[in-house]
Amino acid sequence: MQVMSSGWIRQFADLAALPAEDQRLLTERAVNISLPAGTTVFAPGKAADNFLLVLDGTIRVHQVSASGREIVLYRVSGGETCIMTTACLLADEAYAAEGMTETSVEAVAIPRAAFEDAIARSPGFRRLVFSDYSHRISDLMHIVEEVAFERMDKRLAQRLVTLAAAGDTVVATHQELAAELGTAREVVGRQLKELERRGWVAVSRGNIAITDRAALSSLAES
Amino acid sequence: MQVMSSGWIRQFADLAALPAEDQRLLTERAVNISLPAGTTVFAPGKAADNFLLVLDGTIRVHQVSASGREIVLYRVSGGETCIMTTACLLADEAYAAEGMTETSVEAVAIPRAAFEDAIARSPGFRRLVFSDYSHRISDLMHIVEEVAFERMDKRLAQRLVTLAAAGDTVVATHQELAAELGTAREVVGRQLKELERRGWVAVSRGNIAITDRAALSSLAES
DNA sequence: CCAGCGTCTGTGACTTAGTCACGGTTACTG
DNA sequence: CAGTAACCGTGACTAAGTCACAGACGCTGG
Repeated sequence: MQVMSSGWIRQFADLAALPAEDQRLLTERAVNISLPAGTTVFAPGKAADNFLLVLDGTIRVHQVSASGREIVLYRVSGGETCIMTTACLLADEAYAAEGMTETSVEAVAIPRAAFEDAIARSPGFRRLVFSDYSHRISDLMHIVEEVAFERMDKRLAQRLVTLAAAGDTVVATHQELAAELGTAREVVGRQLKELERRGWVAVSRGNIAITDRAALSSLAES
Repeated sequence: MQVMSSGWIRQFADLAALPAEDQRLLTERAVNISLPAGTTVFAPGKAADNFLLVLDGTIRVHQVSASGREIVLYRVSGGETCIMTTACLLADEAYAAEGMTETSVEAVAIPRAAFEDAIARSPGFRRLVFSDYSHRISDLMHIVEEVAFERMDKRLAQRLVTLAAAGDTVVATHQELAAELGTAREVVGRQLKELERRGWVAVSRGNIAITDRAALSSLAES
């Protein structure tokens, strides 16, 4: 876990534009971290003491209800900061959400003191942190809107379309899709059956193949 | 609308503790604002260009769906900052939420430039802004959790208990309560009828009287 | 006083979503 | 290749949201 101060900072447009000395401020005290997939990055009750910048891979942030249901709030991917840890650092607030690596993750950890220095000194760094905050708030408001007002079939279609960004199949169990949307497995199963009946997807174990992306998309945007 | 630099800063513990010159930084360029009840403070598409500190009164931040349903996200009250405007300033992001004064509101507006100076110079000011951000994120996550996972009767009981913080009656129409919770008027009506049947509330036009606060609270915390 | 009007509330029938308790199927592993 | 754990399907039920009404209440102008 050696610091490779030269490379990572380039992934952050705001940071790469900083004066060299501000960059040093960060890189000198940063530590590279590698996490395997499935690692819990933070969880209710665990206070963080490092600021995290994700270089590669994604962290899924989700909430778990008392009854065991789950809902994904957002994902942190390459080039983004993890506001949950930020918030812990800045406001000493503990959150009810849980963060887990979805893939293996390369990240940079910046200790609290260095983080506060950087915030104080570097306008570019502040911009980075604030804009991530704002982006997450925007994400959360979007989720509230969806959960409160949108129909399940539409929401499922949305997720299928975005999760199949690359090819045209989504590798996920019904349970996992239910956790994305904050609903129950049976509901996802029934919705998928209906989508299949219409010929828009083909469902097999752990796998949904999109067979009519246009139709799905139009449902997603209705 | 004259600046009364001496008074308002005391309402913010973090700011009152600042060095005098940092305080001056803010007070010199701040402008006092009075808004009557029912004023739209921000709305989708309107970019703010002032940082807002609420001195007195409350601003209700809510979302409106395409079908006209509403849900209250949080309230900004005396001593708090309005992160929606903050976010607009810091990240140039436009939000889908709407802010409206619920009572008449006294606030302080700080122009963008002064705001950025204060962020750069004053650790206490940064703490104020960040902790408000974190608090809102916490609020939003709480709402996601409630909307996604909690039962309507429990959520209604919660709202009634908190809205009747002062006395033991809530002055609100069914429609207004529905907007609090992001549901439909009829649903609120039926839930209230059930609560009334159990003898926990007494419903009259535009008014709900709590007759068994203990029972309501225990439902709210179930 | 009361007619008229706008707001607020109640209701029944229906659709959609979530819950519960199963049982069946599939893939992997010892 | 039997056993097992994960995955999926199903029916019956409850909870919530939608729709189209119909009353009821409270206020204002004549």
